[in-house]
Amino acid sequence: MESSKETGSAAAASASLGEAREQRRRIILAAARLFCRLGYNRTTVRALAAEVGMQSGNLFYHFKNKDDVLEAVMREGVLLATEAADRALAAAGSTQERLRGLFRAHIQTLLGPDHEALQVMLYEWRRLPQEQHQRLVALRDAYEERWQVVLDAAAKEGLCPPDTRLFRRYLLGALNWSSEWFRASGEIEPSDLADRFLRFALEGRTWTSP
Amino acid sequence: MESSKETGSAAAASASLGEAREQRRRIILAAARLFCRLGYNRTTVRALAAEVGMQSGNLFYHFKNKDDVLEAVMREGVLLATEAADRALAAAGSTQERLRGLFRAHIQTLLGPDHEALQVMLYEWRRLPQEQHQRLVALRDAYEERWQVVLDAAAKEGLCPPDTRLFRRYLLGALNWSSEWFRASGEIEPSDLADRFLRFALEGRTWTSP
DNA sequence: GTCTATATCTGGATAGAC
DNA sequence: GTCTATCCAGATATAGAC
Repeated sequence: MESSKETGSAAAASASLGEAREQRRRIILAAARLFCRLGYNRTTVRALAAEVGMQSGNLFYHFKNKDDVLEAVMREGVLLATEAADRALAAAGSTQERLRGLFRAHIQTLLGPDHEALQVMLYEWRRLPQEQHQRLVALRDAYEERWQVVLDAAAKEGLCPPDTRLFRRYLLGALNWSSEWFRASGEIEPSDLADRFLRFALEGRTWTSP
Repeated sequence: MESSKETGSAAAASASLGEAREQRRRIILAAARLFCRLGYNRTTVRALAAEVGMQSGNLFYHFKNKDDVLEAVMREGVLLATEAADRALAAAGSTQERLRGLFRAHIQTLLGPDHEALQVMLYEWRRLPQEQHQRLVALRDAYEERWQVVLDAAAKEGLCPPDTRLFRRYLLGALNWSSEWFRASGEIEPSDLADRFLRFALEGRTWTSP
Protein backbone atom coordinates (compact mmCIF):
# COMPACT_ATOMS: atom_id res chain seq x y z
CA MET A 1 0.00 0.00 0.00
CA GLU A 2 2.49 2.51 -1.14
CA SER A 3 3.33 4.00 2.21
CA SER A 4 3.33 3.99 5.94
CA LYS A 5 6.97 4.58 5.29
CA GLU A 6 9.52 5.47 7.91
CA THR A 7 7.72 3.95 10.80
CA GLY A 8 11.00 5.01 12.30
CA SER A 9 10.41 4.09 15.85
CA ALA A 10 9.95 0.72 17.39
CA ALA A 11 9.10 -2.72 16.19
CA ALA A 12 9.72 -4.62 12.99
CA ALA A 13 12.01 -3.20 10.35
CA SER A 14 11.45 -0.16 8.13
CA ALA A 15 15.08 0.85 7.83
CA SER A 16 16.49 4.12 6.47
CA LEU A 17 14.21 6.65 4.89
CA GLY A 18 14.09 5.73 1.21
CA GLU A 19 14.34 1.99 1.74
CA ALA A 20 10.97 1.16 0.19
CA ARG A 21 11.58 3.58 -2.64
CA GLU A 22 14.89 1.96 -3.43
CA GLN A 23 13.36 -1.48 -3.50
CA ARG A 24 10.61 -0.24 -5.72
CA ARG A 25 13.21 1.09 -8.09
CA ARG A 26 15.14 -2.18 -8.11
CA ILE A 27 11.94 -3.98 -8.98
CA ILE A 28 11.32 -1.64 -11.89
CA LEU A 29 14.80 -2.18 -13.29
CA ALA A 30 14.61 -5.94 -12.93
CA ALA A 31 11.18 -5.94 -14.53
CA ALA A 32 12.47 -3.91 -17.44
CA ARG A 33 15.13 -6.54 -18.05
CA LEU A 34 12.78 -9.49 -17.78
CA PHE A 35 9.88 -7.97 -19.70
CA CYS A 36 12.30 -7.05 -22.44
CA ARG A 37 13.85 -10.48 -22.68
CA LEU A 38 10.81 -12.69 -22.13
CA GLY A 39 7.88 -10.39 -22.70
CA TYR A 40 5.37 -9.30 -20.11
CA ASN A 41 3.13 -12.35 -20.10
CA ARG A 42 5.90 -14.87 -19.90
CA THR A 43 7.49 -13.12 -16.97
CA THR A 44 5.95 -14.45 -13.78
CA VAL A 45 5.82 -12.47 -10.58
CA ARG A 46 7.79 -15.28 -9.01
CA ALA A 47 10.59 -14.84 -11.52
CA LEU A 48 10.55 -11.11 -11.02
CA ALA A 49 10.71 -11.44 -7.25
CA ALA A 50 13.57 -13.91 -7.52
CA GLU A 51 15.48 -11.48 -9.74
CA VAL A 52 15.52 -8.88 -6.99
CA GLY A 53 16.00 -11.47 -4.29
CA MET A 54 12.66 -11.51 -2.55
CA GLN A 55 9.60 -13.69 -2.25
CA SER A 56 6.81 -13.28 -4.74
CA GLY A 57 4.14 -12.19 -2.31
CA ASN A 58 6.30 -9.31 -1.25
CA LEU A 59 6.07 -7.60 -4.61
CA PHE A 60 2.53 -6.64 -3.76
CA TYR A 61 3.71 -4.54 -0.92
CA HIS A 62 5.43 -2.30 -3.47
CA PHE A 63 2.94 -2.53 -6.33
CA LYS A 64 -0.78 -2.95 -6.47
CA ASN A 65 -0.55 -5.62 -9.14
CA LYS A 66 1.52 -6.82 -12.06
CA ASP A 67 0.06 -4.33 -14.52
CA ASP A 68 1.17 -1.63 -12.17
CA VAL A 69 4.76 -2.79 -12.54
CA LEU A 70 4.41 -2.68 -16.31
CA GLU A 71 3.15 0.86 -16.18
CA ALA A 72 6.08 1.89 -14.03
CA VAL A 73 8.55 0.33 -16.47
CA MET A 74 6.96 2.10 -19.38
CA ARG A 75 6.95 5.42 -17.57
CA GLU A 76 10.65 4.92 -16.94
CA GLY A 77 11.18 4.21 -20.64
CA VAL A 78 9.45 7.27 -21.96
CA LEU A 79 11.02 9.50 -19.33
CA LEU A 80 14.49 8.26 -20.20
CA ALA A 81 13.81 9.02 -23.85
CA THR A 82 12.50 12.48 -23.07
CA GLU A 83 15.45 13.37 -20.88
CA ALA A 84 17.90 12.15 -23.49
CA ALA A 85 16.13 14.21 -26.13
CA ASP A 86 16.21 17.32 -23.98
CA ARG A 87 19.91 16.93 -23.29
CA ALA A 88 20.58 16.53 -26.99
CA LEU A 89 18.50 19.55 -27.90
CA ALA A 90 20.21 21.70 -25.29
CA ALA A 91 23.58 20.91 -26.83
CA ALA A 92 22.55 21.54 -30.43
CA GLY A 93 22.48 24.72 -32.48
CA SER A 94 21.10 24.59 -36.00
CA THR A 95 17.96 22.76 -36.95
CA GLN A 96 20.03 20.11 -38.66
CA GLU A 97 22.03 19.59 -35.49
CA ARG A 98 18.91 19.40 -33.41
CA LEU A 99 17.52 16.74 -35.67
CA ARG A 100 20.72 14.78 -35.49
CA GLY A 101 20.56 15.05 -31.73
CA LEU A 102 17.07 13.61 -31.66
CA PHE A 103 18.06 10.71 -33.88
CA ARG A 104 21.05 9.88 -31.74
CA ALA A 105 19.23 10.26 -28.46
CA HIS A 106 16.37 8.07 -29.59
CA ILE A 107 18.57 5.31 -30.94
CA GLN A 108 20.80 5.45 -27.91
CA THR A 109 17.89 5.11 -25.50
CA LEU A 110 16.43 2.31 -27.57
CA LEU A 111 19.55 0.27 -28.31
CA GLY A 112 22.29 1.44 -25.98
CA PRO A 113 22.85 0.57 -22.33
CA ASP A 114 19.62 0.58 -20.34
CA HIS A 115 17.58 0.15 -23.48
CA GLU A 116 15.13 -2.22 -21.84
CA ALA A 117 12.55 0.19 -20.50
CA LEU A 118 11.93 1.98 -23.78
CA GLN A 119 11.75 -1.29 -25.68
CA VAL A 120 9.13 -2.51 -23.23
CA MET A 121 7.27 0.76 -23.66
CA LEU A 122 7.18 0.22 -27.41
CA TYR A 123 6.34 -3.39 -27.81
CA GLU A 124 4.04 -3.98 -24.89
CA TRP A 125 2.09 -0.83 -25.66
CA ARG A 126 -0.88 -2.63 -27.15
CA ARG A 127 -1.16 -4.88 -24.14
CA LEU A 128 -1.59 -2.14 -21.62
CA PRO A 129 -5.03 -1.93 -20.00
CA GLN A 130 -7.08 1.10 -20.91
CA GLU A 131 -6.70 2.93 -17.63
CA GLN A 132 -2.92 2.89 -17.59
CA HIS A 133 -2.76 3.49 -21.29
CA GLN A 134 -4.35 6.86 -20.72
CA ARG A 135 -1.96 7.83 -17.99
CA LEU A 136 1.00 7.17 -20.27
CA VAL A 137 -0.28 8.65 -23.48
CA ALA A 138 0.36 12.17 -22.25
CA LEU A 139 3.99 11.36 -21.54
CA ARG A 140 4.42 9.79 -24.94
CA ASP A 141 2.83 12.78 -26.63
CA ALA A 142 5.14 15.11 -24.77
CA TYR A 143 8.09 13.16 -26.11
CA GLU A 144 6.82 13.20 -29.66
CA GLU A 145 6.19 16.90 -29.38
CA ARG A 146 9.95 17.40 -29.17
CA TRP A 147 10.17 15.84 -32.58
CA GLN A 148 7.26 17.78 -33.93
CA VAL A 149 8.79 21.12 -33.04
CA VAL A 150 12.10 20.35 -34.68
CA LEU A 151 10.50 18.87 -37.76
CA ASP A 152 8.31 21.92 -38.19
CA ALA A 153 11.42 24.07 -38.11
CA ALA A 154 13.12 21.73 -40.56
CA ALA A 155 10.20 21.93 -42.95
CA LYS A 156 10.36 25.72 -42.90
CA GLU A 157 14.00 25.50 -43.92
CA GLY A 158 13.21 23.03 -46.69
CA LEU A 159 15.10 20.23 -44.96
CA CYS A 160 12.16 17.88 -44.77
CA PRO A 161 8.72 17.50 -46.30
CA PRO A 162 5.94 19.87 -45.29
CA ASP A 163 3.59 17.19 -43.95
CA THR A 164 5.58 16.93 -40.78
CA ARG A 165 3.11 14.97 -38.72
CA LEU A 166 3.17 12.08 -41.10
CA PHE A 167 6.89 12.43 -41.60
CA ARG A 168 7.36 12.24 -37.85
CA ARG A 169 5.52 8.94 -37.76
CA TYR A 170 7.49 7.69 -40.70
CA LEU A 171 10.80 8.51 -39.03
CA LEU A 172 9.91 7.25 -35.57
CA GLY A 173 8.63 4.07 -37.15
CA ALA A 174 11.91 3.46 -38.92
CA LEU A 175 13.83 4.15 -35.73
CA ASN A 176 11.60 2.13 -33.42
CA TRP A 177 11.62 -0.87 -35.68
CA SER A 178 15.38 -1.12 -35.33
CA SER A 179 14.81 -2.77 -31.97
CA GLU A 180 13.40 -5.74 -33.87
CA TRP A 181 16.62 -6.52 -35.71
CA PHE A 182 19.44 -4.66 -34.07
CA ARG A 183 21.80 -6.77 -32.08
CA ALA A 184 24.18 -5.06 -29.75
CA SER A 185 27.79 -6.06 -30.28
CA GLY A 186 26.92 -6.48 -33.93
CA GLU A 187 28.78 -4.89 -36.79
CA ILE A 188 27.30 -1.45 -36.28
CA GLU A 189 27.14 0.91 -33.34
CA PRO A 190 23.97 2.72 -32.27
CA SER A 191 25.43 6.15 -32.99
CA ASP A 192 26.47 5.03 -36.48
CA LEU A 193 23.02 3.70 -37.08
CA ALA A 194 21.49 7.02 -36.09
CA ASP A 195 23.71 8.90 -38.49
CA ARG A 196 22.99 6.59 -41.39
CA PHE A 197 19.27 6.78 -40.76
CA LEU A 198 19.51 10.56 -40.64
CA ARG A 199 21.19 10.42 -44.02
CA PHE A 200 18.38 8.27 -45.38
CA ALA A 201 15.91 10.83 -44.15
CA LEU A 202 17.48 14.07 -45.24
CA GLU A 203 20.59 13.84 -47.31
CA GLY A 204 20.90 15.41 -50.72
CA ARG A 205 17.40 16.61 -51.18
CA THR A 206 15.44 19.77 -51.28
CA TRP A 207 11.82 19.90 -50.28
CA THR A 208 9.48 22.45 -51.66
CA SER A 209 7.63 24.45 -49.06
CA PRO A 210 3.91 23.97 -48.53
CA MET B 1 -24.27 -25.69 -33.80
CA GLU B 2 -23.19 -24.64 -37.17
CA SER B 3 -22.52 -28.01 -38.76
CA SER B 4 -22.46 -31.75 -38.84
CA LYS B 5 -23.99 -31.12 -42.20
CA GLU B 6 -24.21 -33.78 -44.86
CA THR B 7 -23.47 -36.59 -42.48
CA GLY B 8 -24.11 -38.44 -45.69
CA SER B 9 -22.82 -41.96 -45.31
CA ALA B 10 -23.00 -44.26 -42.36
CA ALA B 11 -22.20 -43.71 -38.75
CA ALA B 12 -20.97 -40.59 -37.06
CA ALA B 13 -19.63 -37.88 -39.32
CA SER B 14 -16.41 -37.50 -41.33
CA ALA B 15 -18.15 -35.74 -44.20
CA SER B 16 -16.77 -34.62 -47.54
CA LEU B 17 -13.05 -34.66 -48.13
CA GLY B 18 -12.03 -31.09 -47.38
CA GLU B 19 -14.34 -30.64 -44.43
CA ALA B 20 -11.59 -30.66 -41.83
CA ARG B 21 -9.44 -28.41 -43.99
CA GLU B 22 -12.22 -25.89 -44.25
CA GLN B 23 -12.78 -25.86 -40.53
CA ARG B 24 -9.06 -25.45 -39.99
CA ARG B 25 -9.09 -22.48 -42.28
CA ARG B 26 -12.05 -20.91 -40.51
CA ILE B 27 -10.19 -21.28 -37.24
CA ILE B 28 -7.14 -19.54 -38.67
CA LEU B 29 -9.19 -16.62 -39.89
CA ALA B 30 -11.05 -16.25 -36.61
CA ALA B 31 -7.77 -16.50 -34.71
CA ALA B 32 -6.25 -13.78 -36.87
CA ARG B 33 -9.09 -11.49 -35.95
CA LEU B 34 -8.97 -12.23 -32.23
CA PHE B 35 -5.19 -12.26 -31.88
CA CYS B 36 -5.09 -8.95 -33.70
CA ARG B 37 -7.72 -7.33 -31.53
CA LEU B 38 -6.88 -8.78 -28.12
CA GLY B 39 -3.40 -10.15 -28.52
CA TYR B 40 -2.38 -13.76 -28.34
CA ASN B 41 -2.34 -14.24 -24.60
CA ARG B 42 -5.62 -12.57 -23.91
CA THR B 43 -7.38 -14.68 -26.50
CA THR B 44 -8.53 -17.88 -24.85
CA VAL B 45 -9.10 -21.08 -26.74
CA ARG B 46 -12.66 -20.92 -25.47
CA ALA B 47 -13.19 -17.54 -27.09
CA LEU B 48 -11.61 -18.77 -30.27
CA ALA B 49 -13.79 -21.85 -30.36
CA ALA B 50 -16.89 -19.78 -29.72
CA GLU B 51 -15.95 -17.49 -32.59
CA VAL B 52 -16.12 -20.36 -35.05
CA GLY B 53 -19.10 -21.96 -33.32
CA MET B 54 -17.58 -24.99 -31.68
CA GLN B 55 -16.57 -26.20 -28.26
CA SER B 56 -13.12 -25.46 -26.98
CA GLY B 57 -11.91 -29.02 -26.74
CA ASN B 58 -12.62 -29.51 -30.38
CA LEU B 59 -9.93 -27.08 -31.47
CA PHE B 60 -7.37 -29.66 -30.54
CA TYR B 61 -8.63 -31.98 -33.15
CA HIS B 62 -7.50 -29.43 -35.76
CA PHE B 63 -4.39 -28.09 -34.06
CA LYS B 64 -1.84 -29.64 -31.81
CA ASN B 65 -1.96 -26.70 -29.41
CA LYS B 66 -2.52 -22.98 -29.20
CA ASP B 67 0.96 -22.06 -30.38
CA ASP B 68 0.27 -24.11 -33.44
CA VAL B 69 -2.66 -21.85 -34.26
CA LEU B 70 -0.45 -18.81 -33.87
CA GLU B 71 2.09 -20.22 -36.26
CA ALA B 72 -0.62 -20.87 -38.82
CA VAL B 73 -1.89 -17.32 -38.56
CA MET B 74 1.58 -15.92 -39.02
CA ARG B 75 2.24 -18.14 -42.00
CA GLU B 76 -0.98 -16.84 -43.50
CA GLY B 77 0.18 -13.28 -42.90
CA VAL B 78 3.55 -13.59 -44.53
CA LEU B 79 2.14 -15.56 -47.45
CA LEU B 80 -0.50 -12.92 -48.08
CA ALA B 81 2.20 -10.28 -48.12
CA THR B 82 4.38 -12.27 -50.47
CA GLU B 83 1.57 -12.94 -52.89
CA ALA B 84 0.55 -9.30 -52.90
CA ALA B 85 4.14 -8.29 -53.57
CA ASP B 86 4.46 -10.74 -56.43
CA ARG B 87 1.25 -9.51 -58.02
CA ALA B 88 2.45 -5.94 -57.76
CA LEU B 89 5.84 -6.74 -59.23
CA ALA B 90 4.31 -8.62 -62.15
CA ALA B 91 2.27 -5.56 -63.05
CA ALA B 92 5.14 -3.09 -62.79
CA GLY B 93 7.75 -2.00 -65.33
CA SER B 94 10.46 0.39 -64.25
CA THR B 95 12.34 0.12 -61.01
CA GLN B 96 10.48 3.09 -59.67
CA GLU B 97 7.17 1.43 -60.49
CA ARG B 98 8.28 -1.80 -58.89
CA LEU B 99 9.17 0.05 -55.73
CA ARG B 100 5.85 1.78 -55.68
CA GLY B 101 4.17 -1.57 -56.13
CA LEU B 102 5.98 -2.97 -53.11
CA PHE B 103 5.02 0.00 -50.97
CA ARG B 104 1.39 -0.27 -51.93
CA ALA B 105 1.23 -4.03 -51.58
CA HIS B 106 2.82 -3.94 -48.17
CA ILE B 107 0.61 -1.18 -46.82
CA GLN B 108 -2.45 -2.77 -48.30
CA THR B 109 -1.75 -6.14 -46.71
CA LEU B 110 -0.98 -4.48 -43.40
CA LEU B 111 -3.81 -1.96 -43.20
CA GLY B 112 -6.42 -2.90 -45.77
CA PRO B 113 -9.09 -5.59 -45.59
CA ASP B 114 -7.77 -8.83 -44.11
CA HIS B 115 -4.91 -7.02 -42.46
CA GLU B 116 -5.12 -9.10 -39.31
CA ALA B 117 -2.80 -11.94 -40.17
CA LEU B 118 0.17 -9.79 -41.12
CA GLN B 119 -0.28 -7.59 -38.07
CA VAL B 120 -0.24 -10.67 -35.88
CA MET B 121 2.87 -11.84 -37.70
CA LEU B 122 4.60 -8.56 -36.90
CA TYR B 123 3.67 -7.88 -33.35
CA GLU B 124 3.57 -11.34 -31.89
CA TRP B 125 6.86 -12.24 -33.54
CA ARG B 126 8.94 -12.01 -30.38
CA ARG B 127 6.56 -14.27 -28.51
CA LEU B 128 6.86 -17.19 -30.85
CA PRO B 129 8.61 -20.24 -29.39
CA GLN B 130 11.98 -21.03 -30.88
CA GLU B 131 10.91 -24.03 -32.89
CA GLN B 132 8.14 -22.26 -34.78
CA HIS B 133 10.19 -19.14 -35.10
CA GLN B 134 12.65 -21.04 -37.22
CA ARG B 135 10.01 -22.45 -39.49
CA LEU B 136 8.72 -18.97 -40.24
CA VAL B 137 11.97 -17.13 -40.63
CA ALA B 138 12.57 -18.61 -44.07
CA LEU B 139 9.21 -17.36 -45.28
CA ARG B 140 9.87 -13.92 -43.91
CA ASP B 141 13.28 -13.81 -45.52
CA ALA B 142 11.78 -14.81 -48.84
CA TYR B 143 9.42 -11.89 -48.58
CA GLU B 144 12.15 -9.44 -47.71
CA GLU B 145 14.21 -10.73 -50.57
CA ARG B 146 11.64 -9.23 -52.94
CA TRP B 147 12.47 -5.89 -51.47
CA GLN B 148 16.17 -6.50 -51.53
CA VAL B 149 16.21 -7.22 -55.26
CA VAL B 150 14.28 -4.10 -56.15
CA LEU B 151 16.30 -1.90 -53.83
CA ASP B 152 19.54 -3.19 -55.31
CA ALA B 153 18.28 -2.22 -58.74
CA ALA B 154 17.18 1.15 -57.41
CA ALA B 155 20.61 1.79 -55.92
CA LYS B 156 22.25 1.05 -59.26
CA GLU B 157 20.05 3.68 -60.83
CA GLY B 158 20.84 6.18 -58.12
CA LEU B 159 17.29 6.15 -56.81
CA CYS B 160 18.19 5.09 -53.31
CA PRO B 161 21.28 4.86 -51.13
CA PRO B 162 23.89 2.19 -51.81
CA ASP B 163 23.64 0.48 -48.43
CA THR B 164 20.46 -1.24 -49.45
CA ARG B 165 20.27 -3.78 -46.66
CA LEU B 166 20.08 -1.10 -44.04
CA PHE B 167 17.82 1.00 -46.19
CA ARG B 168 15.47 -1.96 -46.55
CA ARG B 169 15.20 -2.22 -42.79
CA TYR B 170 14.67 1.49 -42.49
CA LEU B 171 11.83 1.43 -45.01
CA LEU B 172 10.13 -1.67 -43.73
CA GLY B 173 10.36 -0.28 -40.24
CA ALA B 174 8.59 2.89 -41.24
CA LEU B 175 5.91 0.91 -43.05
CA ASN B 176 5.40 -1.70 -40.36
CA TRP B 177 5.11 0.86 -37.63
CA SER B 178 2.11 2.38 -39.34
CA SER B 179 0.04 -0.44 -37.89
CA GLU B 180 0.61 1.14 -34.50
CA TRP B 181 -1.13 4.39 -35.31
CA PHE B 182 -3.12 3.93 -38.48
CA ARG B 183 -6.84 3.76 -38.01
CA ALA B 184 -8.94 2.56 -40.86
CA SER B 185 -11.72 4.94 -41.83
CA GLY B 186 -9.45 7.73 -40.74
CA GLU B 187 -8.58 10.73 -42.83
CA ILE B 188 -6.14 8.91 -45.06
CA GLU B 189 -6.42 5.80 -47.23
CA PRO B 190 -3.83 3.03 -47.24
CA SER B 191 -2.88 3.62 -50.85
CA ASP B 192 -2.38 7.33 -50.18
CA LEU B 193 -0.23 6.51 -47.23
CA ALA B 194 1.94 4.25 -49.37
CA ASP B 195 2.46 6.98 -51.93
CA ARG B 196 3.34 9.59 -49.37
CA PHE B 197 5.81 7.26 -47.70
CA LEU B 198 7.35 6.51 -51.06
CA ARG B 199 7.79 10.21 -51.56
CA PHE B 200 9.50 10.52 -48.18
CA ALA B 201 11.86 7.77 -49.20
CA LEU B 202 12.81 8.79 -52.71
CA GLU B 203 11.48 12.04 -53.97
CA GLY B 204 13.72 14.81 -55.18
CA ARG B 205 17.03 13.32 -54.39
CA THR B 206 19.99 11.81 -56.11
CA TRP B 207 22.17 9.25 -54.46
CA THR B 208 25.78 8.81 -55.37
CA SER B 209 26.74 5.31 -56.34
CA PRO B 210 28.93 3.20 -54.04
C1' DG C 1 -15.68 -34.28 -36.35
C1' DT C 2 -17.92 -32.61 -32.45
C1' DC C 3 -19.65 -32.88 -27.86
C1' DT C 4 -19.39 -33.04 -22.54
C1' DA C 5 -16.78 -33.34 -18.74
C1' DT C 6 -12.80 -32.83 -16.44
C1' DA C 7 -7.80 -33.35 -15.36
C1' DT C 8 -4.00 -30.57 -14.43
C1' DC C 9 -1.36 -26.77 -13.91
C1' DT C 10 0.04 -22.20 -13.64
C1' DG C 11 0.22 -17.79 -11.95
C1' DG C 12 -1.59 -13.64 -9.77
C1' DA C 13 -2.86 -12.19 -5.45
C1' DT C 14 -3.91 -12.41 -0.22
C1' DA C 15 -3.40 -13.40 4.99
C1' DG C 16 -1.09 -13.15 8.92
C1' DA C 17 3.15 -14.09 11.52
C1' DC C 18 7.49 -11.96 12.50
C1' DG D 1 9.30 -4.69 4.84
C1' DT D 2 9.76 -9.47 4.26
C1' DC D 3 8.54 -14.21 4.95
C1' DT D 4 5.62 -18.57 4.60
C1' DA D 5 1.73 -20.61 3.19
C1' DT D 6 -2.03 -20.84 0.43
C1' DC D 7 -6.20 -19.53 -1.99
C1' DC D 8 -8.44 -19.31 -6.22
C1' DA D 9 -9.49 -18.15 -10.95
C1' DG D 10 -8.68 -19.10 -15.37
C1' DA D 11 -6.47 -21.50 -18.96
C1' DT D 12 -4.70 -25.30 -21.80
C1' DA D 13 -5.26 -29.74 -22.98
C1' DT D 14 -7.17 -34.63 -22.63
C1' DA D 15 -10.65 -38.62 -22.39
C1' DG D 16 -14.19 -40.92 -24.07
C1' DA D 17 -19.02 -40.96 -25.60
C1' DC D 18 -21.80 -40.13 -29.69
